[in-house]
Amino acid sequence: MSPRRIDPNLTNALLEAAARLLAEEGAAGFTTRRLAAAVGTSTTAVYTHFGGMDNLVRTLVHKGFARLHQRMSTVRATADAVADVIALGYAYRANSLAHPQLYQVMFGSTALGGFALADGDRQHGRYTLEPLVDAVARANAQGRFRVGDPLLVAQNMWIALHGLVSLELGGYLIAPYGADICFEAQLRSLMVGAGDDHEATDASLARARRRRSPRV
Amino acid sequence: MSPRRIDPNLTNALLEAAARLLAEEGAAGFTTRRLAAAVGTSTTAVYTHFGGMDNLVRTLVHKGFARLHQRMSTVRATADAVADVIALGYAYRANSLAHPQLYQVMFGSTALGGFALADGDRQHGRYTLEPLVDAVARANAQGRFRVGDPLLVAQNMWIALHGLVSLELGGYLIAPYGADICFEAQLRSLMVGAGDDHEATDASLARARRRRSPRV
DNA sequence: GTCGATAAAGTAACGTCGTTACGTAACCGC
DNA sequence: GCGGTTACGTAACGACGTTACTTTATCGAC
Repeated sequence: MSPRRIDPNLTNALLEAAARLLAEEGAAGFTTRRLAAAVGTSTTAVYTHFGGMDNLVRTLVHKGFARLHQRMSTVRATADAVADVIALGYAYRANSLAHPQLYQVMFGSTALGGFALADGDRQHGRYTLEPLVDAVARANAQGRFRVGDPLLVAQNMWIALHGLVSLELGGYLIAPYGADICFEAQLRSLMVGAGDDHEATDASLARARRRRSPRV
Repeated sequence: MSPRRIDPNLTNALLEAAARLLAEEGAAGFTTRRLAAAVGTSTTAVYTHFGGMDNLVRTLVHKGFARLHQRMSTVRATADAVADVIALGYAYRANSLAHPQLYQVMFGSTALGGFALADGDRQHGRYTLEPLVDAVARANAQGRFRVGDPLLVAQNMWIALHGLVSLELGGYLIAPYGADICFEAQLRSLMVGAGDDHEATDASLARARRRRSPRV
């Protein structure tokens, strides 16, 4: 009376193939059959390992949030908290552009294989804000920002960043004001809107730009 | 040698049923077969009238942009250009919330029946900005804003608004800082970020709120 | 008013999709 | 090694978008 066990290698292979399939083929080519063919198994494996295509996608989304959180956490706190906020903005956009298809699934933009975000999934987006909330609070303490609740301000910055990335991925931001220009202008507006003055913002922006990780 | 002509009534019936189907059932229930059943015809009618499901959706998207443009154009220019900008923000959000499913299709969030936005479709989003660009330019002339190019600033406001509406429709903005609170806070930040001072922004915000159309 | 050409609209099929009942065979505890 | 449990493969089902093929409605020429 001892059952056969699930093969963890197959679970990982499915996840990796799914991530690759989504990144390379997009949501259109993301089908159960193609996924099974890619790992050399049958479509039923998706059900024994994940209980359905939507749960597999849910796992991908959770991993995406974890990676975003990790990427944001690599931004170290410095003496210039506004530069930290800007650096977090750079990190957010860089991570999104590195995984555009997954980003659109994570934020409800793209429906993927009947996958619909549950309330619990959306909450994963919230702890990602922690580093940003912290940086905003420090900028407040340093007298650069003049805001009430750092959480509210951080959330609004996130909203604006998401708007930019979302429209950039959708191809809506074109010449003469492409995504790069809009992004820089938006960062400036966000800092000034939070209470910083123009000169200090420009200095912090230059400082944050120097910190940017060289790889895109 | 005289052919049979297309029935315009059927074309309109398809469009209206498609809009209703999308609004009521969402993208999941939006299928060729259900659409045909709703208007009491067969699925081939979609092909003779539109050449495919994607072109029908494209027509819906174009109508959505036209309606958004019209809605934005109803915001009249007043002596308080900042209040006009805020009123345009209200109008944008109100229109989006009135047609949430269509909004997500218009801005590339939701893939609908194999429909993919073409470059030309995305350009429809640009002339929608015209009233906003005008209001920003007037706020600049009134000394309320201190911005370079009104188009760039208007575009950034649009980006932030889209981020808010997008996350609101996705259900990401919840207590304690729900969509309403974030929206107000974001409007303030945008005005201040564009050069206005806090007191003047609050006055314009109150003025714009009074102008809001009573219906949601 | 009748007829014929032309195309709109209906029928039915094809291939693909997600999902699932069923059969098989691999695994672990004894 | 044996037996029970279950992962996995096979094959099917219903629904999807799309399309050859058929039918039928329509309008101009006479």
